[in-house]
Amino acid sequence: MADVARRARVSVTTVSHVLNETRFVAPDTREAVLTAVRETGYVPNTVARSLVMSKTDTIGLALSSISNPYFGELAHYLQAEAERYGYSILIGDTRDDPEREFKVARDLHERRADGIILAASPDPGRTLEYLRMRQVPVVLVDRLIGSDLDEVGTENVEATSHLVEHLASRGHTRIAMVSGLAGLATTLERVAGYRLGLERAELPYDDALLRGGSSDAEPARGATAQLLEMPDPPTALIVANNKMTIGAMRALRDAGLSVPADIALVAFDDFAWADLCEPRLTTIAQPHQELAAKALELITSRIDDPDQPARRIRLDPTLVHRNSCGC
Amino acid sequence: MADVARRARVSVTTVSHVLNETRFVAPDTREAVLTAVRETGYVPNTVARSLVMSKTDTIGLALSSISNPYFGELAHYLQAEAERYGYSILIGDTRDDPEREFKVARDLHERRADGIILAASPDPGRTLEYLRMRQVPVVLVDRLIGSDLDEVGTENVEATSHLVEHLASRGHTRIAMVSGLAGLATTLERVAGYRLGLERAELPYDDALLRGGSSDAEPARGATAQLLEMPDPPTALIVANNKMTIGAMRALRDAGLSVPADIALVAFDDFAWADLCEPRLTTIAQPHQELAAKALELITSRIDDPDQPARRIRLDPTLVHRNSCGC
DNA sequence: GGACCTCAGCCAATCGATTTCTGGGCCTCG
DNA sequence: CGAGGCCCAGAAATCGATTGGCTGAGGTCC
Repeated sequence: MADVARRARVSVTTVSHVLNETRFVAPDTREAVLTAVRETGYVPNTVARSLVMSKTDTIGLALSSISNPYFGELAHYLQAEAERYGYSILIGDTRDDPEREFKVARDLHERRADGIILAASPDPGRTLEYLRMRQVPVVLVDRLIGSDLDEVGTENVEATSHLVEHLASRGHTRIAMVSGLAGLATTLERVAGYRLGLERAELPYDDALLRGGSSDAEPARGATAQLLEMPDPPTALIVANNKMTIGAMRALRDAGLSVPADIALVAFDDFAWADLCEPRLTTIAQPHQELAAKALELITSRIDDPDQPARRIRLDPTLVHRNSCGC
Repeated sequence: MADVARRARVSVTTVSHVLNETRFVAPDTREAVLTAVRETGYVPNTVARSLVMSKTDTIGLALSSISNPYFGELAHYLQAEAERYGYSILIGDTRDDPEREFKVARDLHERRADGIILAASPDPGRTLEYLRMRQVPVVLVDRLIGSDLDEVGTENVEATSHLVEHLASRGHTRIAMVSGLAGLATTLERVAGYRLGLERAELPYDDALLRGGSSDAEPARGATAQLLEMPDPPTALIVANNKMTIGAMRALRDAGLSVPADIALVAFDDFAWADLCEPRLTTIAQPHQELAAKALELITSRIDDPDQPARRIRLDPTLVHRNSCGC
């Protein structure tokens, strides 16, 4: 910038004012500055700018791995929305591990992200404590813990309950579920919804029909296999996320079962290939784009006004009816 | 930091030296500083640090949308590898649009990313020119243009050629291809490989059997549908990326064709659901993790020594043999 | 002709670190 | 006893911007 100023025979002050249009500058001077900028190929240094403005126009994302299509999609929309507000995105991968989550959050804060969008791990206490102490603007996504923070996520309890009721109304009485990583807010809610649905359908809750799949394919495959080995196996299966669906389907295939003839299958998280599987999968689609839009609305407004009351937003997922549920 | 210094009754100099272990500090003083740090909950300001060190420990990613599983996976591994080197990741979405690509690159540079990993758009000239002028360390991934820049990507020509030869050896004479976005380096290479394979198998090249699918599902669906409507339709189909595979499969389904009985299908990009489709898809799997590892090796070494000669790395993809090819 | 404005642009402080230079206190040694 | 060395730590310059306050030139008004 000093270089530009010298070249245009003005002070850095003037250059700054021209570039930011923050004060009137005489047309001639202005032109001289602009020319000098062009000639030198000057690129503003955002780092210096951030230092004095004490804002980086950056939002940190602390999500579980973006190789998971759900989070990948979410990250994509978050990035797109952030861009609309003039923010860039710094990503961090928590791997759903509280320890890593803490490190990611700290790093994001050290880099002075203006705000952090966090999909909380199963045990986010320390991270949240850290962020709260430093008054970092935070919005929780996907996994909502009902704290005093802004939160936006999918409605899980009723959605899962409806699913169970629906299956029950189709005559199923042995409805199993492969649930996600223990402790995760979404896991708790979906399990709660599962039990609520059974209750409403006046079906007994059988502990053996609820198995943990750790939110990943292989564990889910094992869990599903065990369900199928029961003396009185389920006739319907709910899988609580996309990765576990892979495992579940493999287990079903290994057991030589056909869906939905032998067993009905419904899965959380819709994805592009869901209607190309055999059979076409009935899924619960989460509203990625809306979630992202709301998350950015919340974080930007929180950044602008840190003291406003917290907002909690729940968006309804959509049941995408295909063949695997047997309807 | 001034706060910490005051509290520990030392100068900021000393605090800095304690925190960075950059000079010996008497144990007592050291302890005092550390205590003060703990008491104040001090968090170093990386922005200020970056300003004086003129490095941000940040690497910019300019990729096509990470909602594409291929790039999502790649981004994931890039992030993981970056972390090993102590870098964080700033993401930008080019949407394969030269204009957006340029803006993303400029933004990344204005934020002073220490290096940029770029998956070039169909027409990356301006962007590359801009980055070259400013001497920004750059590594090209996936789409290699054979410039004087470091590059790492998958070997496409031979891989595609082998595929064609393989299909030919199984008796196919009408082998079609749905190719990606025009101009993309990967598209050009895969098409070249397609033609090379035909030549080697001594099959005639038929213009009508090569259709563009614009790297996306819907266009690919249309392209596939048109291929199927030919008087003398293909008996084998190669699809040049994951998203287009979705479209192609839909078109096949719409046409009531069964794979591989009526038509053999092979697709670029492996993904978790590929073996859950009906039939299980034969794919060409790209080595995400190795690509990412190499990309980071290149970019870090380029950052450390900007003047070294450029390196170009091609990694071989793996043919994942399942049922859709009819073997 | 002098008081007073307005206009356009410069000076210098500031953000929060890193790092070079400097210097005080205490030992040691000739 | 004085010079030279060590040990520690502080003062101040620096990175590249933003911005409040100031100033000099020129114009207006009475």
